[in-house]
Amino acid sequence: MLDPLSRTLAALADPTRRAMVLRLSQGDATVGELGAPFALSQPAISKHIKVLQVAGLITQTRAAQTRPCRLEPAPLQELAAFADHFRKVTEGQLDQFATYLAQIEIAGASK
Amino acid sequence: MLDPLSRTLAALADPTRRAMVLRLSQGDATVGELGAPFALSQPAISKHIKVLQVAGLITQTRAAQTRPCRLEPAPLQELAAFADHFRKVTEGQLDQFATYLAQIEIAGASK
DNA sequence: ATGTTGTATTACCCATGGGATATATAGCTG
DNA sequence: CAGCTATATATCCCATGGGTAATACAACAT
Repeated sequence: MLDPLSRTLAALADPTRRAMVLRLSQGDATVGELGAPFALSQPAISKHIKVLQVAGLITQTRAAQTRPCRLEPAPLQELAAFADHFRKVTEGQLDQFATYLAQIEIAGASK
Repeated sequence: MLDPLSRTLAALADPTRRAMVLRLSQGDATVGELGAPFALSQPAISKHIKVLQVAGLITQTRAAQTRPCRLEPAPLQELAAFADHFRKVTEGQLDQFATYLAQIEIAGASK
């Protein structure tokens, strides 16, 4: 059993599943609706949805024969926090680079 | 050949590689330094690093026998942008960028 | 020239992942 | 009830992924 962040990342590492998640970011959708855009067999769609559900990225309810899916924000927030860490770090690097550039400008300003 | 975001996500879906990337966010490190914390064979470490390099997350230079690795910010920024999209959505700010992204993902979902 | 250190490559094993087809289940509708 | 729709499960296939040990290579040191 992998840690949650690994599960989230692995689940999102597939373009089909990312497209599904993006679709769900605009509102709930049934399994059939989620699978419609893809040239995949119905079991393949169900498998992808299962992966998303096991990763905690979506939850499913029942409505008649259909199983509407809803996006769960928590794992994506964890992912955002992870990515944000690097944003801070690289912004720091950019700041250092900016400072470096500024110093060069200042040093060369007495030309 | 997989799209860049899929490669980034797949590369980061492994705890060992995430730890390496986090280590690199504090500064450059050699292959040996990156592998030291793990009870893994040396080829396993090299493989992980290769995955990170192919995903564009790191670049390597040569210094004597050693190959210092440096974190490349671009893929992580792309990842942050992806995660950020959902932050906006869960905050309730629906925008056309969602549709745009979704269409791109669906169109390119042929892995 | 030889050895030593750091890293990459090769060859192999086993588990998992994404796909397919076929079949089963659940719930509606006539 | 029978039949239809939506989805899930079973089974199988093949490719990839993570691990290993053995080996090769590259650069420095003696």
